[in-house]
Amino acid sequence: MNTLYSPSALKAELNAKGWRLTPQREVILKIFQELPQGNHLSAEDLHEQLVGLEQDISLSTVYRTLKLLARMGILRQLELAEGHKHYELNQPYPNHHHHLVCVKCNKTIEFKSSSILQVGSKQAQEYGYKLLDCQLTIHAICP
Amino acid sequence: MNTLYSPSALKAELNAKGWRLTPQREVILKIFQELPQGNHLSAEDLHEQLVGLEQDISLSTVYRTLKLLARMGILRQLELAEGHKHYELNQPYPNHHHHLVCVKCNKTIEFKSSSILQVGSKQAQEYGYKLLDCQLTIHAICP
DNA sequence: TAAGTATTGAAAATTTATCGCAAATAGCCC
DNA sequence: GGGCTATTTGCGATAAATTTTCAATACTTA
Ligand SMILES: [Mn+2]
Ligand SMILES: [Mn+2]
Ligand SMILES: [Zn+2]
Ligand SMILES: [Zn+2]
Repeated sequence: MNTLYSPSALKAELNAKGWRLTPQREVILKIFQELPQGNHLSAEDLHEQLVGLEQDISLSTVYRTLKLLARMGILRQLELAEGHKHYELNQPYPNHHHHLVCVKCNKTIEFKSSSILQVGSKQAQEYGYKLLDCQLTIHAICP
Repeated sequence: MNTLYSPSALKAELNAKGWRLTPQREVILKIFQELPQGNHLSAEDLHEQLVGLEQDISLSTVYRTLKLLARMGILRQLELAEGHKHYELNQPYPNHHHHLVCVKCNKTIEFKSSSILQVGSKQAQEYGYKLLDCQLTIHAICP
């Protein structure tokens, strides 16, 4: 569980940009923080999970919040399956990781690699880009 | 220019799976083979290019063909921009490469890295997955 | 060349995500 | 706490990308 962002830390970061902490945003972040490592949620997944918790948050707000948190660097947007995005906490080193995905059944395995992180920062630096995230996605077929 | 798949090689590979070589499929592959290195086409891009060449191929067929060629491993599907996919030839080593993408303006730089290819094949092997493609995508902001 | 099946084009449908707007509410000052 | 104001929400409408349906067409193979 990632405890980087307590509700008050989230509030501070939001308010610094003129945005507001709402119960919806707090609950959504909490769900990602309590999500077992290796799980990834789509907007629909998240919305269903909220309905299950009797948290009534509209699908529009789910989409808006996912986009906001990803742009703030709190969540990471992943392309693990066809047709929709998945999200997870954007964890810094040493929890930063990559994904091995089966293109047939979408089964996904996470793995860490400091050398990839090195390649990523070296390339960004070489072209003067400011690094935000680097993801190695391995498309493969599971046994 | 990639000459791995001549029309007859494409035909052989299609027929082996009970599929057929059509003029549409042949033309679409040719466009990718003649595309300058570093260019990436969306379905709409490709369709416009076909109209320019007075090749009358429906948008449905463009989508169907892109999906088919990608599943055959002939094309590579890339997530370089929000909202739509891009495609390029899936070139083996030593032309295999990765992408540094500006999330603000979508400017994309290609780079090669044999160490990433090594990480990719090692991970796939470790879990018994059959490797299809591995792509490092670096999200960053250009200067 | 004829039979049989895969493929195509065109339009409709589906899926994913965004938008407009009125009502609700967080942050702020008193 | 009570009001002020800009932000956020929920809802329905809308947009954009991709897929599907189906009748007509065209590959393959024998
Ligand atoms: Mn993950
Ligand atoms: Mn490329
Ligand atoms: Zn699988
Ligand atoms: Zn840029």
